[in-house]
Amino acid sequence: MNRYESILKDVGLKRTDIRLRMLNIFMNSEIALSHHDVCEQLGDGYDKVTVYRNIYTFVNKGVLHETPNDGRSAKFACNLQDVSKTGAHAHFICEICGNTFCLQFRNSSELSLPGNFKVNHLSIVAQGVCSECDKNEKY
Amino acid sequence: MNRYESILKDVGLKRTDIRLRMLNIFMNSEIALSHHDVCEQLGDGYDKVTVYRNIYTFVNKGVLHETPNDGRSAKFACNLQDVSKTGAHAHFICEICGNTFCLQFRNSSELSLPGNFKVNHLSIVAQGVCSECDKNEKY
DNA sequence: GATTAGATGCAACTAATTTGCATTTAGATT
DNA sequence: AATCTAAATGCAAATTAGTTGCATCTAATC
Ligand SMILES: [Mn+2]
Ligand SMILES: [Mn+2]
Ligand SMILES: [Zn+2]
Ligand SMILES: [Zn+2]
Repeated sequence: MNRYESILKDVGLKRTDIRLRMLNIFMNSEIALSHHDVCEQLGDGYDKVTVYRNIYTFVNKGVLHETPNDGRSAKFACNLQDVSKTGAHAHFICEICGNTFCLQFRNSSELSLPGNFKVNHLSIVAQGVCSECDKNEKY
Repeated sequence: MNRYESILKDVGLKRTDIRLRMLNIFMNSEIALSHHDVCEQLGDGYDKVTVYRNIYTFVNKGVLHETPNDGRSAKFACNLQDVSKTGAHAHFICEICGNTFCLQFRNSSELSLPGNFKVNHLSIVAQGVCSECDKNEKY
């Protein structure tokens, strides 16, 4: 039983080809992926509705999380070992390529907000230029 | 010349009925509004495409800003006097009603991130329960 | 009042996501 | 190993969000 098979077993989901492939895609991506991105990487022969359903199944099971996003479509990324499981990590969105990165940076959850807001979860989103885009920028 | 008329004049946009109404709607809303929300408040007789175009016109002119959002559609809110103009303010998203609130809370822009990220802009998004939803919660 | 850049309205389009339902299959049970 | 069934998949169709093109209209300037 490989890494992906045991994730599926752990969260109580059936072992299917598309799920193994989706896990492989997400676990090897440095950036958060949209539904469209995943379909592209899967190639032909997989149903887009099944991909949607599995993304949300994974989110519900705590395998993936939805990231803050630029643009119009939702993006998702793996929940990594320690940091992401809690959800309490920062994100970086590149203003040039639009890629979203999960950062190994814990949000300090101490923040007193004005008003009667009960804060459960704090997220920090940084925007700027990723290293790849910084390299390619023209002067 | 009223408040809304002078905003339009200031940013160099023509005074039209739908724009005045849109400004009125945004300026009197405590929460960020989606295109759909705005259309609903406008009622019949206004074209949805014109609403889209005016939202983005206002964003470009610095009258509105797009907020981080839950869910699938973009949300927008007024740029308030001091704080929001810089963009450097925090947001609160209610996990129950889904409403997004702009907070009068400046983000500290001091944050050193791991990796080679050039940070231009930092945003803090808090999630939790808004006061309205807190009131109505069943125990 | 005439001019015109900018604004609006309508129709048609694309993209993103959801729903319903019939069929298939993984994994448990016998 | 054959049987069973809840869960998963695939296809089609619907819905929702946002965009584009173009003809018409009008606010602001002269
Ligand atoms: Mn993340
Ligand atoms: Mn805001
Ligand atoms: Zn980039
Ligand atoms: Zn709420």
